[in-house]
Amino acid sequence: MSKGKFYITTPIYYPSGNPHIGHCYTTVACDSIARYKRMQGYDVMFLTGTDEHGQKIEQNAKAKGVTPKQYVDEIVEVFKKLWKYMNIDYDRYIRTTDDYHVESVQKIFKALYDKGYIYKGEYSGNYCTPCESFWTDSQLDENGCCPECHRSVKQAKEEAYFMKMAPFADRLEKLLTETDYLRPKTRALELVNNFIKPGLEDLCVSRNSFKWGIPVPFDSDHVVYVWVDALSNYISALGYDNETFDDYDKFWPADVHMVAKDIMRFHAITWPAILMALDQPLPKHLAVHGWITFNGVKMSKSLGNVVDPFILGERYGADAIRYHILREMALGADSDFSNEIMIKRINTDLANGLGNLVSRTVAMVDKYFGGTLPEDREHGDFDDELITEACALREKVDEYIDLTQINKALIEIFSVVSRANKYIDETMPWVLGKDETKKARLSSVLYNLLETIRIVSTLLSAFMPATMPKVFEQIGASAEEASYDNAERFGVLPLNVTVKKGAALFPRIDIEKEIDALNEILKSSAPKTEEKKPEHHEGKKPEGVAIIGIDDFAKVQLTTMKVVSCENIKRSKKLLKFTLNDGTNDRTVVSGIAQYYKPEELIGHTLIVVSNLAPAKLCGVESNGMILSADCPNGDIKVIMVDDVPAGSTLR
RNA sequence: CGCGGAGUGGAGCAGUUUGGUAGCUCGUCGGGCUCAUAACCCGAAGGUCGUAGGUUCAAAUCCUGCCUCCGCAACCA
Repeated sequence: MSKGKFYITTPIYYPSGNPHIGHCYTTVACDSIARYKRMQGYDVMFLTGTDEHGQKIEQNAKAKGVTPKQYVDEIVEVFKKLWKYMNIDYDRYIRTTDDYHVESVQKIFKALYDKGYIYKGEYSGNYCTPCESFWTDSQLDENGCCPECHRSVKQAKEEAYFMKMAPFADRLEKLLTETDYLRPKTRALELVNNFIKPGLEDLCVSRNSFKWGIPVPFDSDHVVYVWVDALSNYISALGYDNETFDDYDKFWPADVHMVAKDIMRFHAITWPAILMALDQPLPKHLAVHGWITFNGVKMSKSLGNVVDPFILGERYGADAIRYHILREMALGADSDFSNEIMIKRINTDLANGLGNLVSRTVAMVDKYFGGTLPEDREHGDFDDELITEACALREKVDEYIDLTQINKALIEIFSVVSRANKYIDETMPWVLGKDETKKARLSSVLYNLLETIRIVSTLLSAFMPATMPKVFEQIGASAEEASYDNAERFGVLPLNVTVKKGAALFPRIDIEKEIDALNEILKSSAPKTEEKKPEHHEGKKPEGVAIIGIDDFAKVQLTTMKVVSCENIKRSKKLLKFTLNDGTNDRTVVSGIAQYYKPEELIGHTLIVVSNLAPAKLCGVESNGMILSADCPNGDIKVIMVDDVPAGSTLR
């Protein structure tokens, strides 16, 4: 019997590289919630997928000498393989290259146009003529040149379609501040102050500078740009404006969209605006989580700290990884992922706590009763407290799941595990076992433990779906007995239950050995470059760097200059303003190294400057050149100083 | 003065809405137990709750200033 519907989504990931632990987190979290709701009796739709269009994919494919479709096909397989490996039980997997999605997006685009929300305008940005490409500021290489060919870019305009955002500003502000759409709500003000109050910019919804996308239905020079294409997946996958599926009326609006904080803005503002424009209901909740950092630093392959979920899963099991990331990640906050934290967590909670509880309980049933409990019972001290806590657990977990606070749900569950371990010490079954007259009491104690384990593992089966069936087998619980409905009842297992001793559920890990081993693995797999950034479309640096000729190098004029003065630029944390002298003239240069140097540290030193760089304005200050500095492997930035070279020297 | 968040025992956090003996997890130290995956249970040490004032019988909690860190925006020529 269904309690109603429940629709939950992950973002559709951008397959410009292989999936990593960040993708894993969102997907595992959604999967756990979906499983839990299914267990509760909801009719669940859990959607994930991949966002496969865009310039970046087009380029990556070109670099590999394959078509964009071939390129994404290959990576999508890796995603699907990972989801299988992590026991992700999605109901539907959408690819934005699927026909039905293309159909929906074209109809949606047309509808928005017909309603007058989309108009034709001009997009301006950095344009590289040889590559025929526009680049955002953050895509430009370190010299502010085209990331593809490393030639200079110019400001240019192209025709593009835009969607009006202003009509939705008031409703969006209310959505963010007056409803509990955004979770955690603490970020609402940030969005309202930064984007809505200053006036929403219209959204660029088409491009004609690249081809790999869904054609605008009434203007074949254009393809639909990321937002309308990607965000629409949440409804096209249900059959909105297409004939392939027919679940829209049943499942929309979504109950939860879960995303990482880097795409919060698009889900908090852009997506609701599109839905408003279409006159469709808005999703109920947007759950925003932080990034998984590694030893405090954002993950990046160039830093050699990317965590490969396949490697971790291989060593500790998919469920242990699932548990760790679900337990560590609080809604909204970043969470640090280090090998040490992970192993400690697995040892403490899973091996010492739950695994050992099951092991010692089953072992005692075996040892004292040959594996089958006698039916005699004797109630005793401590029983009621344990039973009450165990029976109250389900309701607490229910509440936290509805608030998308999985970590808190897990904390509740494991506090019952602790309670059970304590109960063993309180009741001292090994003492009871030596006294023939205490058999009934001993039987009760062990039965209470089995029942508590049954309840705990039933509730945990949404989070660790591979391991919990093993627990049920060990404690002799049938599928029916280990059901959600029975998770708030005590006394479900038969009085004469038979247990079956099995292997350790979560073997204890030797921390030091493991950390050494993992470091070895990292070392051997680190040298690969390729920056990564989860589910994001902009801001990517190209893999590798093109080989240039001597002529290209000759274009760059490097000159030594002495720092005459240096000061912070107000209203900027990163910028320093320099006055530099090349022996005859002064010039002003701005450099983004304020976090690494104090102004006075640099005065008087001689630095190397790219002296023929086109001027640019930064925070209102015109900069004429660029100071060379080194990005050190540890993340530091060091300015190159050449104090023994006279100012005004030319480098070659 | 762009906007917002946070500073609590060694680490990570809760408590702040509705002032009233400062709590949890990990770590450390001591003890207990032996059913169990050297696991489990108990106890102890350790905090002037960023800082300076203010309100109050009473402030981690309310108010004001300052310092530091983080996020967003801006931006890293």
